Amino acid sequence: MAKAKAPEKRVRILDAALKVFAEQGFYNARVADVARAAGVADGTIYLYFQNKDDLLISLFEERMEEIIAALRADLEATGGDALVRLRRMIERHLSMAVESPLLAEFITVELRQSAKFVREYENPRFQEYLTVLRDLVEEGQREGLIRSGMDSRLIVRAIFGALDEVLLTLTLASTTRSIDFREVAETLCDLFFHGMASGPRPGTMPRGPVVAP
Amino acid sequence: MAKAKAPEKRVRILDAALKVFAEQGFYNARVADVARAAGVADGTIYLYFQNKDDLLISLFEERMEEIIAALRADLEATGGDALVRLRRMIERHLSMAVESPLLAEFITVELRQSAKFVREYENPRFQEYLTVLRDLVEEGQREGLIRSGMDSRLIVRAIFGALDEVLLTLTLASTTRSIDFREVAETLCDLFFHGMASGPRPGTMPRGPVVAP
DNA sequence: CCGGCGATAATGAACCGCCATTCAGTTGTC
DNA sequence: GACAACTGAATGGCGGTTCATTATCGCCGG
Repeated sequence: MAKAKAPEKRVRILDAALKVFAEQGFYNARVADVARAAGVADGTIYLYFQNKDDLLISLFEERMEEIIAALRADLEATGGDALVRLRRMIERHLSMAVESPLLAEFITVELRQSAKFVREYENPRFQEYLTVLRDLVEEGQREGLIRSGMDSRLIVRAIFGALDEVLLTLTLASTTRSIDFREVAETLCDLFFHGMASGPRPGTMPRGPVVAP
Repeated sequence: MAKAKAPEKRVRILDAALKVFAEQGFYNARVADVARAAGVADGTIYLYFQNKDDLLISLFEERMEEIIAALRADLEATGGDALVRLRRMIERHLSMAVESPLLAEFITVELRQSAKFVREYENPRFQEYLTVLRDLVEEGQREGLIRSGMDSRLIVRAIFGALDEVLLTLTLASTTRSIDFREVAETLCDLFFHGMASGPRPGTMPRGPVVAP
């Protein structure tokens, strides 16, 4: 329980943790490494966080909160129909590779581990991120822009997975060459919206024998 | 380098490692846990593997080799055009959630970590898996079934990411309810091939000012 | 203003449990 | 009896965490 009023050091520690965890991975990183990077004594970290796990989770929570808040505000400001905002969201996601590579690396690499092994931690922020995406898809379905037959939760997982993997690739590659995430976003939108098949979609009419509504 | 001629125990150890790593994660698993699960003394593991990392990598390599070999054989036997075989590959990938949940969990969760932090390990098997996918996509492009404008490497990453994420979801969920991966595969194929947008694709004709051929 | 006092924040050396790895000894085999 | 396979208790060191000590700060009486 970090009830202290001093905010300064807490922030330094979180920033340092992001850097260290992104570079070395959570399990390979020593608490002492984070302390050194933050310019703080080892023990100080335990004034603000219960233990190493708590540091990881706090970092996750806070960064995700920021990301989600900024995303929501941006989508609000963007306006337009669901597809326009979906495209915007995709661009934002991929832009992390350029805007904040450390954060991108941290999230793409540590997300699964933490979700799975720091049990008793439901990872509500990640769920929330998915929900933003899902709301967009379902809004698109209501507006008739997106086919209604497709399970929105599945679609959302697929889109997120694709984005996450591509972001990881971009991040790892960006140390080498500079990349144009906008072009990448463009291609992915094209894929998600219209598919990769040549020619028109066969049988656009409602599927035959589904269970009667 | 495990030069021993006894195969029996090596296999038992690898099976045990898969189980333990899948359940606890590599970093949380103790070598002693693997030994116990294999019905073997701690030290025996070091007769077959250099160290814990080597055990992880060997497990990865061998399982991926099996997966890829089986996949290649299946695709060969399946025949049909690129899209048919691509669909087949997608089904196979997702079927892991049901056929071998431990393997699915191990791969979806440990892949990124190992790829990134067991450096000096290029992860050639993973690359190979992606290559199978890529060959299918490019064949489809050559046959005119898949739009040629799209960067095959990007498409492949996106598809793999989507599959991986969905497989993870299925795997975690399958402990709770039984799932129908075929239906899921169907939806994903539909998404990849035709997109989620309602109505026809705008401007199906070749893009305007490309560089003259 | 000063200086001293309690409280709070910060330090970092030492502690201690954990676990990967080893190796002297045991078992089994031909 | 020699050789190889195997064992599992012992080891070593690594690193998360603690806590006695020190520094810093806010405050107030003189």
